[in-house]
Amino acid sequence: MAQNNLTPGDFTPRDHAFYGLVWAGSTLSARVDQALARRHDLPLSWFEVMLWLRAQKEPVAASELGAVTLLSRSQVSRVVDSLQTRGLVERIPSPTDARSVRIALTEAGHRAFEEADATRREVLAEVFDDLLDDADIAALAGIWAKLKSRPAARDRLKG
Amino acid sequence: MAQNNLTPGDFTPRDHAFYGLVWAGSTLSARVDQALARRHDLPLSWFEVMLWLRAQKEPVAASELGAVTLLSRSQVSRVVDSLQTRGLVERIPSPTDARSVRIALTEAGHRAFEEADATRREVLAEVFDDLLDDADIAALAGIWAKLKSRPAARDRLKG
DNA sequence: GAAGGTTGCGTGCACACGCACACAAAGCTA
DNA sequence: TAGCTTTGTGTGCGTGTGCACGCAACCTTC
Repeated sequence: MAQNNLTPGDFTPRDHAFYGLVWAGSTLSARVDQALARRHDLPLSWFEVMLWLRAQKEPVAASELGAVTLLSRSQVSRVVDSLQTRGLVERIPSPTDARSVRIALTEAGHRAFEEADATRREVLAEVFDDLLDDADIAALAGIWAKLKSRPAARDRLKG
Repeated sequence: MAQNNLTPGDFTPRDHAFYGLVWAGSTLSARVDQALARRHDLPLSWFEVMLWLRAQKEPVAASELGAVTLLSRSQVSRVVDSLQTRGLVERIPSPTDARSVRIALTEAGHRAFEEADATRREVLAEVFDDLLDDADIAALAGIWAKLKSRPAARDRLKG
């Protein structure tokens, strides 16, 4: 088994920030994903789509989901397929653009999301409680706001 | 195109911290991965293995790479295959345990890593410069250290 | 209205990943 | 030694993802 130190010794503070961000994000999402899959048979990618749909009063265009989530456009298309098969979302043709498809949660989708979201909060509590204080959480929120504001950090290739 | 606000309105600070970590980690790794792939034809997973190998003076057991990186054991096996095919690493049988395989960078591997690492630092500079200050970076390093310290946050399923 | 370019959505293909399993070698017990 | 368990490593298989492409609808210009 390895040494205690998880990082090479010649890391700069910026290197630590980068690797810590990637490592923490990956580990957290893996934990939530596994809990959602085990308890609700619901991948995190599905959950993320439902999260955005829930926050919107109006049906959301598929292109908007691709722009606003971590998912690529093709992945949005497939995730919506799966959610629709389970009756959790519905596709609504746009009244003004015959190409555009708007997506909305069904009643069953709202219920499934609430159950899954409780699991997500539970997992987060396990990891965060007694570990990160309010100052840490505030710092993370501030850093995220800064990164979001820079287009170079937001643009990703979508397919 | 979406609204300015990238998050639902009913997010708690903890939700922001979680989503920000996942989002920032995913976006950062995607940017670095794309730059490495485009300029050096080197996936980020390969780079991560080389990063750990470079920091060690002695050859590293494959199991240690699986424990210390974000990669699963099976993925380590395959990545080492690929790196070996390109002559960037070599497998060295352990003198004390005939099951164990120790892995080390070749001379070409050291050179390839240095070139790729320059690209990584360059991408990081694009994203971080004039955006995150020293306090932010220090905060991230501290938060990462806390998360690492908790086994529940570290354990991942490996295959 | 016709032609050319753009946008929105979906899909075939290749690839990477995790899981379960197989196998060999080591350790442990009698 | 024999037999069982544990550990280190590698691989077949199924699944999910991104990329490149296709198609249809929209928009602009003439």
